[in-house]
Amino acid sequence: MSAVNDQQDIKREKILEASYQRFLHYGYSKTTMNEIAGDLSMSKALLYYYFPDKSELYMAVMRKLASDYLKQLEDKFGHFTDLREAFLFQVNTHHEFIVNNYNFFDFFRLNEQNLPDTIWEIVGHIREAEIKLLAGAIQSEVEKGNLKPVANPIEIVEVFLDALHGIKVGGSLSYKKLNFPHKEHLNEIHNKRLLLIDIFVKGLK
Amino acid sequence: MSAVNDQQDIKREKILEASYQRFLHYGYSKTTMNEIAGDLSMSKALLYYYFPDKSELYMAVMRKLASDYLKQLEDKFGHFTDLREAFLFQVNTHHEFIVNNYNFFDFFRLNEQNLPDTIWEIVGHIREAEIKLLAGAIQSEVEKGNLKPVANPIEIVEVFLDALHGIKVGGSLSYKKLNFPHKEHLNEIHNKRLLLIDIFVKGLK
DNA sequence: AAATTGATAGTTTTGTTAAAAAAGTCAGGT
DNA sequence: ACCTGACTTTTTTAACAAAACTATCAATTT
Repeated sequence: MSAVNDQQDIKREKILEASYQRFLHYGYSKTTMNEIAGDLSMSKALLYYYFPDKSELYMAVMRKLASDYLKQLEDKFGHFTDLREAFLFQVNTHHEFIVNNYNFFDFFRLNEQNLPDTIWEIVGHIREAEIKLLAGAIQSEVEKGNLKPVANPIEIVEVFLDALHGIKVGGSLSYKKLNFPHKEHLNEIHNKRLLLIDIFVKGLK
Repeated sequence: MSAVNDQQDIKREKILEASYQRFLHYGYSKTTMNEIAGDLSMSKALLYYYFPDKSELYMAVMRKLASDYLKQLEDKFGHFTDLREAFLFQVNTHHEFIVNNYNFFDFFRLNEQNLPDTIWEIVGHIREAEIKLLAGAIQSEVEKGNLKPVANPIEIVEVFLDALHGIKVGGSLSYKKLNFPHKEHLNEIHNKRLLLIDIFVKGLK
């Protein structure tokens, strides 16, 4: 029985992998279930045997990505020598995550508003995990005596994450609003975020 | 000749005022030129005598709002006792500005993406003025010796404004993305921004 | 029984067209 | 120079059919 489930799990993994590639290269709406099935030389109906619908398939891929991303963070947290290092690692890891999977998030850019709630559950889950880790890092620094005691670490981390999220490519001319930044701007944004970290950390010390 | 132009200017003002009321109550797309003309008991054609088109009319109102807003800021800047006070005034004034004219910006929410470039010119102009004022405040504090010298005040102010802009209503559950925040959330956002100011200012000291 | 598929049903997107509404123009009047 | 009614052009809306795609299921294979 466990062997059977192993087989099933392997096939599910294969489907997730193929779907990921399609979504990454063509985005959500320009990927059809037929194409995914074709890539795997299986019938479309079989996809529906493993996953309830297209949206759930996308979410499953996304959950996997999110889980990998969070694992990266969790593995390193708890081993930092100061807060700046922790913030830096968070921002760098996040940057890498976005750069590597940029096209996968086409879905976000297209729908922009009114995305399915499941998406927001995942986003919310990532955010909560990040908050927990970063708040923990602050707490840890406080206990080590490197930081003066803080009333509400979580509140601070929330502001920190929002602030990071708000960093856009500037220059007033090209200051068009766009929830999801263009790929060419990611590096400039990243650099600005590093500056924000410096100011922020110094303000907390 | 100047009397004639005075008359013209008065009429232009009346048109701007009537348009402002319409845009504020019904938003851009649900306001028609006929209605504005009706409010003023004039023919639609006359509106086109004073303004080239609807979009330019909207921009003219917006420029007026922007100018009033900036005047508010400029009048007070230069008279602050510390940086925190300056930042606070900027954020409070901005908050008030958004709350008072909330519905006027329907235009932004509806079109979201691909707004006419003229809009971005105005937004960019406001932003540049804000940057100038805030960077000046930083410079002034440096000269007073209250702040240690800073490499690039403008860069810092840009990060500050972006960070403020990024503050959204949190709670992970209701963490849906929305460029333009809902009216009910404005106060919560404002409070978070006050916290950001505290951290930021302390980090610069 | 679990895994798989071809055929098919149901839904969303896309394209077409016509009518309605609104933007924008202009010749002519004060 | 200021103003308008009548007119033209453009944009929005609604309705509808065709196409593309999602999703289902009875039947078949392993």
